Amino acid sequence: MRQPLDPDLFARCATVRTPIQIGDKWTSKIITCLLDGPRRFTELQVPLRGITPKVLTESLRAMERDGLVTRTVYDEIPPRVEYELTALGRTLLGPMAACCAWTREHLPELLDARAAYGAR
Amino acid sequence: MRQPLDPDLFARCATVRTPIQIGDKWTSKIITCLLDGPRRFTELQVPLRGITPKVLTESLRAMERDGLVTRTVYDEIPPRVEYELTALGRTLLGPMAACCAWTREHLPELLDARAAYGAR
DNA sequence: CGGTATCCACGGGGATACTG
DNA sequence: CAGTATCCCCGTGGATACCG
Repeated sequence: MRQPLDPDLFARCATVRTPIQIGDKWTSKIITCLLDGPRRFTELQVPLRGITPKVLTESLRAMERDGLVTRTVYDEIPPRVEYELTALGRTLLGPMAACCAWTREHLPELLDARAAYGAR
Repeated sequence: MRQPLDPDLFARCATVRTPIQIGDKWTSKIITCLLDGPRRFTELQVPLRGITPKVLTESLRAMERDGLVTRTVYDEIPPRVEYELTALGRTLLGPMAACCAWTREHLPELLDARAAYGAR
């Protein structure tokens, strides 16, 4: 819950476009980051290697708008903002798991098909 | 198997961007069209209301490249080409069903969240 | 710390017209 | 019939810089 996010959390994720996509480019990774409890903006930036603040803000705002996360501002100095998964956000975990299972099981076939297609 | 595709096959599909996406904009619909057997190019265009030939070609080529469909050319006049789901293509039916189930179950909450967000 | 403000490159997707 | 060929628009996402 309170341990920092692994900077290499997504190091072993497939770089190729998987056929199943949850939300925008970053949505599923953000959800993964929030699994163990609320996280701060800069905390999220760590495993999301190189994401720019603008893009992270856009993704988080879209998720907030759709009711997937809540955004809580604590009136302190320095400022503190925490993002947390909602119940609705958690309902995406099932589809996400199904997506990962599909990828584990069938990505090799897809890559084989691509290689075969490219070899003509 | 051999009956024509319903022109209104997707009439009742949600127009809003659902959070879960299979392939590109048309992939899941094309897969649905191919469920009962091979279909021809112009046959696919009917339920895919208004899709331009260029875009349909792009989607089908991408699916062929990824091993989701086969493209069979019959050397006749007039030309005949048939697209058919592969075994790999059929493996996406599970995730697609999960996606539809999620939408049926949770889309109202998402729309409520959007409405509430918009009302501030 | 948690963002905005600009600017920009790229790719998906659509409109229209033409062809083997 | 089953596409190509062009042209174009727009949204996503990245780079960079600045701010309360």
